Amino acid sequence: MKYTYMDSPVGRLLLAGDVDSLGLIGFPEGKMAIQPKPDWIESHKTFHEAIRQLGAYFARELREFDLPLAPAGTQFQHSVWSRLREIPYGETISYGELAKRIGNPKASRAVGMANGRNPLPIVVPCHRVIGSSGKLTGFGGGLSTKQVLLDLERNHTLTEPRA
Amino acid sequence: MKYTYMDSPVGRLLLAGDVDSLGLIGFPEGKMAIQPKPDWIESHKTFHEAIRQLGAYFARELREFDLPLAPAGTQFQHSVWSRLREIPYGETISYGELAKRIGNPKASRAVGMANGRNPLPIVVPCHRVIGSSGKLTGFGGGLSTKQVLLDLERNHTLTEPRA
DNA sequence: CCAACCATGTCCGAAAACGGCTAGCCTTCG
DNA sequence: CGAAGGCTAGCCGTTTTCGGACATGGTTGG
Repeated sequence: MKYTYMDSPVGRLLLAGDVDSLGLIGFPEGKMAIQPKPDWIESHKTFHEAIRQLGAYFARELREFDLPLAPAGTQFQHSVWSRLREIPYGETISYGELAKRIGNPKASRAVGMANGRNPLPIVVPCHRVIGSSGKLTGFGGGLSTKQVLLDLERNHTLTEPRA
Repeated sequence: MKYTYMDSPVGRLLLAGDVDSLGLIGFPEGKMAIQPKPDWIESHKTFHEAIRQLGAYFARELREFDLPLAPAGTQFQHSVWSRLREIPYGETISYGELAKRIGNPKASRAVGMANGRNPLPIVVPCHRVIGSSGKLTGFGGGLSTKQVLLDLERNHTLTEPRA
């Protein structure tokens, strides 16, 4: 398991993964801080491409990530995360709607939980899911971060609606 | 066989032994009450030094006993009691861990039994052994007594950590 | 010699608690 | 009226907790 750090508008990010696929993006600061395990080894260049794309995303020059991902989770979680990636840039849906899309309409709450366990925030856009009432309800890196990401994408859409 | 009594924070104690070595410490009150046999003879001054050290222990002025001991038991029991005395003041280990230390990893339960037969509680610190889950499981003088002893030692450690 | 004690520890399955929810119902306030 | 906010009762996968069933080894009593 290799890891490195990168800076971003939403604070320092921890990237980690095996071989050539990304397995974890974490917020090392704040309440739900995630730290690298002692046996992980630092390797900046392994994540060169990931860092490039994340940088471009924050610079509003990239709307869809194209990276090898390897998140670890249960079958249910994988189905959720998989559908997550199909939510278009700048759009938001509710937990209930996402539950419908995975063919389990009543599992909105379980979807929320799976969302919370998303190991790859930002790249797997769990921030695009909000409460059915339109309220932001939770985010690993803090609600403010979630808001920043949504604003980022919303403004982008307004600024260059046809890209 | 000579004997005498002394008072302590955990109730009256019965001390008994041969010649000049301590062979038994008992709690004459409570559930598992131990009484002197009819043919024993009372002798206070025989246990002068033992009483002094026990008093110092309860006063938190002594952490390790230095007394001639003569507990009676099987070979296995002796090996257990011997290891017991190597547990540092203020520390606790599990029955399983103690079993490992005597080179018989799977004999945790037998260790518990040997522990229960310890003729010299307090001086041979059987109270420093607890369940692997961290729960206090048993003590001849009552669980509350075991708790008092552990608190005594724990507080001592906190108060004068470098003695 | 055998069987029955225990101041244990580990494992496994069942049950309950826990969330990044939500639709329905009621109250309140404009 | 109508809309917004509060409260409640279901709903679902995951995690944690709890309880009971073994395995285990020395001692004791027949």
